[in-house]
Amino acid sequence: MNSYIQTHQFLIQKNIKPSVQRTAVMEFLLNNRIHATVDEIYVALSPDMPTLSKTTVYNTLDLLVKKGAVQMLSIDEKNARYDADTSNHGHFFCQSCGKVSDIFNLNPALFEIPYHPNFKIKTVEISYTGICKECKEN
Amino acid sequence: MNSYIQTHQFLIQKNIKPSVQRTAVMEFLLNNRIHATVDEIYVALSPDMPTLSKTTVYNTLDLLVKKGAVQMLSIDEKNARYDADTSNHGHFFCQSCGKVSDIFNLNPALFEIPYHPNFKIKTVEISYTGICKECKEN
DNA sequence: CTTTGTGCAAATTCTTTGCACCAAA
DNA sequence: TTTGGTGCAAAGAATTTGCACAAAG
Repeated sequence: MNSYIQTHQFLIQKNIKPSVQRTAVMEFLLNNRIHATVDEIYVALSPDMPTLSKTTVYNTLDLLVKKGAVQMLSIDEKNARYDADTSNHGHFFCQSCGKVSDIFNLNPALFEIPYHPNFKIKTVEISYTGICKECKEN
Repeated sequence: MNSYIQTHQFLIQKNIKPSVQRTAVMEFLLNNRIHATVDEIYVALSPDMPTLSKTTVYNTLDLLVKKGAVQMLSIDEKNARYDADTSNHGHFFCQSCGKVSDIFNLNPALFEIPYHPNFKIKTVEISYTGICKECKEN
């Protein structure tokens, strides 16, 4: 588990001015690897930060993405999702329940950035969709 | 270029009842490999089909995806995009201009469906983001 | 002071839903 | 005549914007 003070340090390393709100959002993402949506983050933090606004969550996440502290996933067309794990791994989206899961141990070659004369490629996203075990069984 | 009648045949092969609207949407996607959004399709077809509604475009695209005639891309968080090319290729999203481009000739291994005990994986999407040549130069 | 961050409310955009009408089998 | 398809208007949900106030340097 990452503490508030550890997260604070982490933001400074990433060149992000650590406000209370920013630290709380980042800490939540570090400690909850659930590919949270904006709303999930807002709902989770609200009880302890009653004045927190969703606008600030949006602003903060935009900043964290721009600074490379978190990764935005577009796998779920309905909501943007955010992942504090920026290492090479893929994601699975269950079409039935909508849950997003990590897929680790994929061939590292999948994450190599291909050369293309017309594009300066910065990020790679590997997304799988289908049905998860729980949904299959029901 | 695919004609109306060719597209009509194509839908029948795919087990889709070909209405005028469905054929028009499919024909547009076959002939315009621009990863069109719902709105782009609607705006393009409206002049020739004044009574066409966006609801029908949505319904049709859902059906085409379900029948495997087109692929939905989630690379662009803002809008769903649709691609009539269902062969193995990746996509590039320019963060600056928002255009989506094809990336062909990728290693076929990228599109192999990995085995995972908890997931019945059906589709793979390989997405790259960055800046395109045009945007870089400006 | 001056700049930057936060938060409320309103606006915008994309997508879905309910329902009536139309068309095809 | 029954089923499925279409289209309008309204509703819903996610995100963005404008602006005033607060906080930090």
